[in-house]
Amino acid sequence: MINIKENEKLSIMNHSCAHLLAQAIKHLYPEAKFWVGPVIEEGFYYDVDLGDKVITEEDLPAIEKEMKKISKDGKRIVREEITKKEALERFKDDPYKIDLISRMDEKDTVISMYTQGDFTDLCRGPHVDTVKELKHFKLLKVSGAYWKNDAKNKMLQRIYGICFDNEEDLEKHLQELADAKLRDHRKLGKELEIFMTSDLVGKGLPMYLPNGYIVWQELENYIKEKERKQGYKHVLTPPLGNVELYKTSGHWDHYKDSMFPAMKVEDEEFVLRPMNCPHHMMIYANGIHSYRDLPIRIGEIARDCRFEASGALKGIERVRTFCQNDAHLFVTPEQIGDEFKRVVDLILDCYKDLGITDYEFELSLRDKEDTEKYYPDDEMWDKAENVIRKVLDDIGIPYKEMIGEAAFYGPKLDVQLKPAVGNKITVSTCQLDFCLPMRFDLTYVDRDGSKKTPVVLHRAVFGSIDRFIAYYLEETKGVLPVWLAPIQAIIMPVSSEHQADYAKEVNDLLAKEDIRVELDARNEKLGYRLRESQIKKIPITIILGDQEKENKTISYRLFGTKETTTLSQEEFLKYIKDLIKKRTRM
RNA sequence: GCCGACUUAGCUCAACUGGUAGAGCAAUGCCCUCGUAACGCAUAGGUUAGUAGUUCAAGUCUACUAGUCGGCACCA
Repeated sequence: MINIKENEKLSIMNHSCAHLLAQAIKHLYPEAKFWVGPVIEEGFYYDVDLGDKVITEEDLPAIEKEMKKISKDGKRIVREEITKKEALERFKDDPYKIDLISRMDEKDTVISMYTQGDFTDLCRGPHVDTVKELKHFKLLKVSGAYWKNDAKNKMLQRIYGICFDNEEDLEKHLQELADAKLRDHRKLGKELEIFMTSDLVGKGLPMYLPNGYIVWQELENYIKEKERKQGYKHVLTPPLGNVELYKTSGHWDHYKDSMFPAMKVEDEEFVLRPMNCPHHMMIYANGIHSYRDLPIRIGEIARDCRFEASGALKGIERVRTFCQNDAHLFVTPEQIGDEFKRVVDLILDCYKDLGITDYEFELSLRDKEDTEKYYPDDEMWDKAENVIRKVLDDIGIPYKEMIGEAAFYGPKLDVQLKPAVGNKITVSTCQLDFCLPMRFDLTYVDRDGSKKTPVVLHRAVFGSIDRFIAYYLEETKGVLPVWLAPIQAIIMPVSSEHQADYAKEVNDLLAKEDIRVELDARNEKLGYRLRESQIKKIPITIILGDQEKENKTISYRLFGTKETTTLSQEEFLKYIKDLIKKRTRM
């Protein structure tokens, strides 16, 4: 999907279109006051204050119509430069513009304004020459947005739109938006019976149906095997813990508002655990460790509960209970670089297995100004941030540095996966932590017999299994590779009377090999049953008629194709096992 | 949590400005025994998310509650 921000021409055009939108709003709602109207990856928006007047999606066509009208008039867009003092005078009745102007640096003696017909807006520019150039646009949605992105401020109304330089590109983009809806994991999850929710159970608490749990178990088995091969040991710990545990770890101070309220039982207070680090710290603390034992790698598919804001919940991507593919790696300071690299290697190895090719790395750093959020130890932070930088540079993968995105205890590397259509999802992560081991007094005995504090790496390849399933459903449009498919193959005798016995024979053959196979010998036309197998996105459909019965062969077609291939039973078994083993994407 | 919209049968959706819920698919039964995306016929299925209210009359109007969706804020 196009990124408007990265295209200079479209970026200017969209920015001008935001002004056009503001002008149209001013015509239709003269009392409107304007905040800012920037370009974003998906087009542009403008934040407006309309007092008590509420704009809904139904009002958008009328605004668009007014925009078209202004565009037809074809006024030039004229730049004007004035001093800060003049600007303050000129916009004195507009509190929002005054706010913007007064925050501008005194050294910026020149402030620019753009005027098109009866509308003037404060703006750095640049813009297109005339509003006539703005023809191929669409207003997409409205929503509330806090003034200055701060939830403590009042809410303005935000109107989103997008603009192209020709009608075909606009149509194409709108089609892509429609396609994105079709591959939404919430829609696919319902259609393919992956998961459900129930109002009575509670929102954000998904329940995996038999199909979904098959996907879940396959992913769990897969990642645990990968981890075992990298020397991880898996543990099982309780999904709740004493409040004191989180006070010790420091999580309580930072996140108590998003923990499910503590419950008091026999003088002890418990919370449902929002993360597994403290439990794993205690597992490390269970014994004495020598420098020879490190790295120690403790992994768990661990259930966590977080009291996410209701508005943040989304399918199985953002929920109130989920299972992290979590692990904590305890290393000596010298081992940090190597171990960090092994984690990145594991992540990339898994992506290769799963055919994931579109992703970007983000290095999340602390904001040095924010002394409240981050653990106060500049030396530690610098050291940690540099270690990660070095690993990334050594591996040679490009990454973006994100200031102020680190966890309170340390910097982290996040991997953003980009589905072919739709929003980016953060899945894999690797975080460096010098802080928790100290808070829990964790030690190892070094070569010289002295006690040292280990460093911890927190990491997750799938993030949460839940979120990964959401991502992979969208990525594959619900056509899961054979190894993950709830039903791997479906068998259809052409006639339920004539080949039922042979269909049963093939069914038993595959079932004996632990292939998830189903027999559809219903009294329906082949076309009817075939249509159903396509709707269910079953990767392999086996069709058995008199010819196959006669020759003891298997004819199959793959999802989305029309060709039929005929193999002997042995050949077919080898073929399907190979697909499963290689995790081939359909 | 905030702003806004939405919620009708298992699913997808209808029902003009208020007049007492309807279709396709799925399900069930019969028929058909069929070679690559829907054979035909019949049956059953709904206190229109919930609660209160306005009205002679509420799916439709109002209020509240719950959930969903689009954003904002949040995301260890």
